[in-house]
Amino acid sequence: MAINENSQRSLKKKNNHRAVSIKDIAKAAGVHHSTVSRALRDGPMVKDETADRIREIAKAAGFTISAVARSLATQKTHLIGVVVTDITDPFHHEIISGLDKVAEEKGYSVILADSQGDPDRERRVVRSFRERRVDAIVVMSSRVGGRYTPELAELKIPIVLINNQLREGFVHSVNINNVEGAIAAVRHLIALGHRRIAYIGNENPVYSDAERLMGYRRALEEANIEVNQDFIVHSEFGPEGGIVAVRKLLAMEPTPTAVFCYNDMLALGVLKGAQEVVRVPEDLSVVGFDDLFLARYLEPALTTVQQPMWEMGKLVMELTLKLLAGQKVQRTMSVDGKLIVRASTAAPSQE
Amino acid sequence: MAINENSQRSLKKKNNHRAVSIKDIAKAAGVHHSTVSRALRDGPMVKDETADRIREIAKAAGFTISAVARSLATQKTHLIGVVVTDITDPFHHEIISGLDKVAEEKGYSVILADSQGDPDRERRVVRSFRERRVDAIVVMSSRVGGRYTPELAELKIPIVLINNQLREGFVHSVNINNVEGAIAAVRHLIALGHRRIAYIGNENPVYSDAERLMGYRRALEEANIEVNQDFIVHSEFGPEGGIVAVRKLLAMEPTPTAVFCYNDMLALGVLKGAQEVVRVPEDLSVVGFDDLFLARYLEPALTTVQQPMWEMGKLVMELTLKLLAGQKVQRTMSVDGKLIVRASTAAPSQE
DNA sequence: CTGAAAGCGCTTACAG
DNA sequence: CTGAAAGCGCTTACAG
Repeated sequence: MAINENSQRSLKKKNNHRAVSIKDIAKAAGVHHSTVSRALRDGPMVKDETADRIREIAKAAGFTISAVARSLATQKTHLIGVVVTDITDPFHHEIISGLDKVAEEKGYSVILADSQGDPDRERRVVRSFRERRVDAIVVMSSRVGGRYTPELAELKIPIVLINNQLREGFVHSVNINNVEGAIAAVRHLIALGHRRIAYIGNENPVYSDAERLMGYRRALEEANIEVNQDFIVHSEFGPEGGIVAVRKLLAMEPTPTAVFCYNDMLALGVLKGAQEVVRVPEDLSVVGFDDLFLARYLEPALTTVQQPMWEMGKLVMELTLKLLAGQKVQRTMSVDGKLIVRASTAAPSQE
Repeated sequence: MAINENSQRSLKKKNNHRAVSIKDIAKAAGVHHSTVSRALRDGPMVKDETADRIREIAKAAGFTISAVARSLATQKTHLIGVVVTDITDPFHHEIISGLDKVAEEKGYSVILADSQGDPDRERRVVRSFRERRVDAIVVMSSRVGGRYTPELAELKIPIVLINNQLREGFVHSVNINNVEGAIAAVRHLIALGHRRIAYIGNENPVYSDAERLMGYRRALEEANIEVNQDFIVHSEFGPEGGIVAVRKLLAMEPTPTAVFCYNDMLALGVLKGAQEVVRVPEDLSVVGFDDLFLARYLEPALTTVQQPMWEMGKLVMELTLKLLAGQKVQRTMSVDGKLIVRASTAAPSQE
């Protein structure tokens, strides 16, 4: 006790702006600062007694070790850079949540940057991540082109992509199984009795769109339904695009009786646009992709292909940390979606 | 040219894991590393010629300055820690987007942590921010109690809160004007002819709920409508809570003809739950708060009080950077919401 | 088990 | 305009 109090007293406050350092603690404890360093990371052999004393003093002084100094010394920051094209897209949130949870548990922090789909900003983000010496980078974006590949390639730190169309050899990636998901969705519609089924895609040239479209085609083909090119429309990303697209489809003759959408955001607009003129699902069945949290609350509740987003986020971070630990992991993992049938799909009404 | 090539050549690669440093560049350029440091930050007087040469060499060598070393030397990290209670709550996204945009423009990075509403995790997050020596912390959460106030208080770095109920003296905050927003919402219902108006609140004991409830009361009082305590229900946060609450209300006798919800997430459930038994807005008008992006796409589109979230995010970051620049700013700022009338509200039907 | 030294990669007075 | 030195706050062989 007496010792402790003395120690605290001798810990004279430095000029405002200097946080208390390991050396201050060392002085107070009457040991070398390297000993303090050891004691604080419990690990390396330090006599229990000294270690305890040091820890007490440190605690009393409100000492928090400097991660920046440690990073400089160890050449590791325990920082994971995460690039998102648009943090406003609900698709990303659960993934980030999953990522962040695992990171936090393992003592890593996530540094987030929203590129807003702007290639210049993306460049700056990657540059900033480099300067900050992040240990690894996760890229989450279905929209971005391969444009900044070169910057990423130079980095020689682990890069992990989620549902990305960058599929070069140098990166690791986790992807949803788009083809199978789309097949499940369209088979469901066919099983309900639909023959005139449309696809509303993402006009951005992304693999995920091509793959979901491919699944759509396969499902139709296996049911011997001819693919009608007019029923394949691509529109601007987001709900507004869905509204525009469904209006176009409903103006056709004959009209489709069902539509499979690239994702839920599009389906959100489709539902809205369709219900201005017809009933869903009586006149038009609608299927989405993703299963955003809101899907179940829509009117009617949306049938969709669920992506296990939270799990994907966890998976990606686990994979990233394994890479950091030098473990070998497979370059590409794919996870399966799951069709969730709700109220937005039904048998076509007899005409 | 020749010089340049020679320089590059003399830049011998070090052992894999060491990035090229300012000293490597200095050696290649035949100058002291302090000169390189100056040249790279253009500012401090260096002969243009030398500066250019240094920059060329640095570029050719793929040099990126180490923010961690710089941080250690300058005692600034240009890192802003952002704590969110639940990154999955759509309310936060646009705010983060606004925050991030401003931060990025000013050379700051955002380090994000999701506390999941778990006080322990929140503690760890704050501790981690401390260790990383973030320059400032932004706390975004309407749910968290004052529990970690002490940790934050010790930090002696700027703390800025958004819509938070922590309203101690030591922090700065930006808040939506809850009372006025709620008054606008309820006045709108009254103007439509409603007299039996219910309030569905957030069961978590937060200021924002108390304030919106107060606005609700005031609006009723100014119209000489007696407040019916049965019409004030508090439920679990989120859409499910809204479903439960509206069922309860619709089982009353007489039933309310309109309901003002604490926020859009609750309203989302209310819309869903209500439409299982009555028509909206014919039998029940519904008003939300926030104007999440999805509000306009609901069926019927949701009347709600819009919070300028993106602007609030920007505002908060601007305020934070001002604090960092040592400028004086007011402790508290409040921004006004704006009633957006859509299809979920109408005059009560004659009974 | 502990100390002393060197090093991580920058910045910044201080001289010249 | 440039160099040399000291310092930021840690870690980690190397001795003892």
